[in-house]
Amino acid sequence: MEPAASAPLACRTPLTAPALDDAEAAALAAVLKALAEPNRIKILHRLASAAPDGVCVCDLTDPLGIAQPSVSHHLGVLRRAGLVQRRREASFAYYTLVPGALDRIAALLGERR
Amino acid sequence: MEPAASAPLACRTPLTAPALDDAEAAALAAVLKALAEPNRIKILHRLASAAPDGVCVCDLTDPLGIAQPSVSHHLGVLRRAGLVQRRREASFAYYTLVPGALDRIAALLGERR
DNA sequence: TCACCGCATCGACACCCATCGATATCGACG
DNA sequence: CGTCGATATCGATGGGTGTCGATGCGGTGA
Repeated sequence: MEPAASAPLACRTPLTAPALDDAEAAALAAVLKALAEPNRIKILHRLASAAPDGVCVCDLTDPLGIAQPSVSHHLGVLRRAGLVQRRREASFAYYTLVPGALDRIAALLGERR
Repeated sequence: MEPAASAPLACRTPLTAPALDDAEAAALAAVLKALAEPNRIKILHRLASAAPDGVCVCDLTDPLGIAQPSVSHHLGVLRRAGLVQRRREASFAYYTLVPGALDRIAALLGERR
């Protein structure tokens, strides 16, 4: 894959933009990958329409219909993606949305018009 | 998992919203899943900053650094997700963004504030 | 102090998916 | 009509991930 061939040539694109950085594409994909799961979308939706002091894990298990370890797993994914944050209190863990996180992603998507 | 236990009870959330429909969450997740891949993000970015008559597959293969079947695969995923459209001309295939598709997703994400 | 509860982690398992080479299809061109 | 070039599809393969039960950890309350 180095002899440079003879250039296929037939269709060509002006190629205005510099192709988008590898790391940038990977980073955006990583956040979107965290979003691209039905249960995680439900979690975010619930966090968005919940009290500002957050929701604890036990209140998510029943509505989602999955086991508690799975809920913890999804919350961990969302947290590592910077979409939610955890506040520990006693033996409980209250999760809240990271303010503006979803908006930043939405802006990135709409930006490329 | 049916004796209804005795209600764990300890933390409770007001629970304002009706939990977001299953099908709705799955649909949104499906579109986001199509987006959540570095090469597909690069493809969309290139399509966004390309001539309005579209880009053919051969012009995507080299910049992405993956084999042609893989490019076709990614384009198929994006097409089935309703994000891009194909225009066949001779033996070439010109891909373009579906107008407003990304904006609709961005709006859905920003909506849940 | 001890039993219980909320949550996270671990190990296993099943499934999905990105990638590739090989091959099929389809149109252009000689 | 046969060849070639551009795409799509197929089958195989390796890595990633959602799910669960079991277990560990820390804090509460009797």
